[in-house]
Amino acid sequence: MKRNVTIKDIAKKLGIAPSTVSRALKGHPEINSNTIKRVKAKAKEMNYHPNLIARNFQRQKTNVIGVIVPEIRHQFFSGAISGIEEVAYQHGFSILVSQSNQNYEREQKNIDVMVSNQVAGLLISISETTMNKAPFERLVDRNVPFVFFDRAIENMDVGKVVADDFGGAYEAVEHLIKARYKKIFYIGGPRHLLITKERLRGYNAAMKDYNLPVSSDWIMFGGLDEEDGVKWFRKLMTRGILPEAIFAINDPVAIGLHMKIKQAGLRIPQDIALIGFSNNMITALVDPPLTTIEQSPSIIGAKAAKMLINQIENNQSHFDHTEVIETRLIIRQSS
Amino acid sequence: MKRNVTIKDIAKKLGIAPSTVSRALKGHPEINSNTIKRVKAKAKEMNYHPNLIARNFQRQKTNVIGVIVPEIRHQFFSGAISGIEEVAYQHGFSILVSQSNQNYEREQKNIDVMVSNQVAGLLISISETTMNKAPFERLVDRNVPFVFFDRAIENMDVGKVVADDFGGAYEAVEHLIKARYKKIFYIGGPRHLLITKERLRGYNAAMKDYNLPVSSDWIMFGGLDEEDGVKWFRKLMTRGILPEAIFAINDPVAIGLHMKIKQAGLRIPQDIALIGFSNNMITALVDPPLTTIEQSPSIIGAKAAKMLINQIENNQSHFDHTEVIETRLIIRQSS
DNA sequence: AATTAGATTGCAAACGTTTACGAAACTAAT
DNA sequence: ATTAGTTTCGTAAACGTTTGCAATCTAATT
Repeated sequence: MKRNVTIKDIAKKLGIAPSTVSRALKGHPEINSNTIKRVKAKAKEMNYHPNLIARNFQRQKTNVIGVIVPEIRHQFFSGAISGIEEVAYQHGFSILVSQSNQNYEREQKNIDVMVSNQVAGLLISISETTMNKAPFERLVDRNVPFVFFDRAIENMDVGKVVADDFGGAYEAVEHLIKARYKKIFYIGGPRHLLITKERLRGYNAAMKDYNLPVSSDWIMFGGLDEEDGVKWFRKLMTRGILPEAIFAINDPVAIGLHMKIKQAGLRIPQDIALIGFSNNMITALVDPPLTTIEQSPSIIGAKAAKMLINQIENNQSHFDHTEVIETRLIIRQSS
Repeated sequence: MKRNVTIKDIAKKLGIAPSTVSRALKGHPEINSNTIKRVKAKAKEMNYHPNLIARNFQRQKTNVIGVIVPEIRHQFFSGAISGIEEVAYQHGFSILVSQSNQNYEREQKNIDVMVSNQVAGLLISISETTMNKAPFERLVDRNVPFVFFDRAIENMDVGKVVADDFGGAYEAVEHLIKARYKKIFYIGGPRHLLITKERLRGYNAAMKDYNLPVSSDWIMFGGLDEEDGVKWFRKLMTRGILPEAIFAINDPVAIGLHMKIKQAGLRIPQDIALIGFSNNMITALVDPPLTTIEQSPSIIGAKAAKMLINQIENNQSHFDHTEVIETRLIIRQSS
């Protein structure tokens, strides 16, 4: 097994000390410019590559940022990861990526592995099932910088980058109201999720501002996937209370509803109007195209990465700052 | 700045040697089971976390796999990354992800950073602009295990996991032929890309096997994006030679064509039939839905990860083996 | 009581790099 | 020719962990 060439090897060949080589390689000012040249030439000749893990070990710090998401393949997250990678690259960081598959234990284990790997910081989007604040407080104690993006633990005074769920929801519902819908339902996600609560808050605020009554029957909580939309429509049908319009927690749920509504022979938006959340690609392509709310994943990712890198570079392991990324209502034919 | 607790700290507190602590922590058989208990208890009490970078440094090896893709956000690659992460996780590896944005220099720089980070191996899907074999041969020289997935350098005897481009293309064209189309065009990607060539080979083979003539006018090379499909249709119109059917290099190109064909007032599949490649989600949703070829991204990723891990664990830095993942023709209304 | 085998633990070096400190070599001024 | 100052380089320790080998201890055998 060939050994990699090290700084010592170069030093030996040149008859100088390893420390000189080390300094020369990074153009240290108090090394003779001639030796610098010789060293660099020799390094190239010998095909030297620095052993970053040795360097990081001695610095006790890496140039790696850990990224924790529920599921890599989901459009929002892959977009966010892309934005993160872009910013990280520009600042000389690499990214370590893992997915929790919405499993709390796995999420925590992944975080642990990353911290043990001495990542410079973490970007975390928590899983659906994560409610426990304690492990994140432990991260704060251990001085591991991190910022939440998209999905955050509530009531923690740390960095966060989130979409403007409240504003987006408000705008969507307002749009429905102005289109003369009155009986507007809110189909939310899991009760404890911040996005569920925030979007509900937006819904309620809009309804209230326009003096529209809201029945508690109109508000429901469930899952985040297409099948959940399907289930909800079935339940609505058996319950026999049909809305004039539905504001759904996200696009998959809206798409599930969309399919079922059409299958039931109802027209969108004449019988039931529909709005989703996220501007997944699919929403532009269904018939009729779905009105939805754009929240740019790569921008959220990029901003979160910037915030984290800022913390890292200023040695502030944490500071309480929430950045809210504006959403944009995209009006299509479903409303 | 709080220092992390180390093995030495535990040793000191317990009045034993660091080496004993190290061994105890991993349940070494020749350590008294009683000391093991004491050590483990103390470690938990002191909130000890192993410093993986120190361990990896001393082993001169990490449990990290580097993943290089052209663009993270593209559905195929995010799916592949997800499959990779899954397998990696099961084998105790983490993944370092970077994107080249189809830029050769950036790709190479990323590879370099990862190698310097002493990754255990690399999973590489090369960028569109990568044609140079040399840097990969250098990786072989340096004993860095890697396997290509999806997009590989040609004529290199290393591990590869690719979709069955030939078979998929053959099946697609055969399907068109059986549906009585004769004047079938092939709209390819960049000329040098392996997928372009392989799919063309499938096209030619099918045409030949069914004794259909092929004009060189019917075969064209270009880009991989939607806009390229758009451009091609314009060119076809100005050239005035219209196909009965088109087999496009991938879904985006097919979708571009799809849009333009409809805008031109032509009917799909009556006037022009159309087949794409990849089974992007969008293909199921356009009207009419697009016939396409499924190549499961997560399976390709997972297989590539398994192959790489196998190489890593057997200390075979390279072996020449190509795994071809079967494709599946998904027949929809566009053909 | 002396020897030995086996079980358990400690010593010390090593992995490649960085860096504080000091030594040497050179320059220029006296 | 001496000194002071400057430039350039070398020495050695450190980062946290693992591991080959030596050392100690226990208990069993002679």
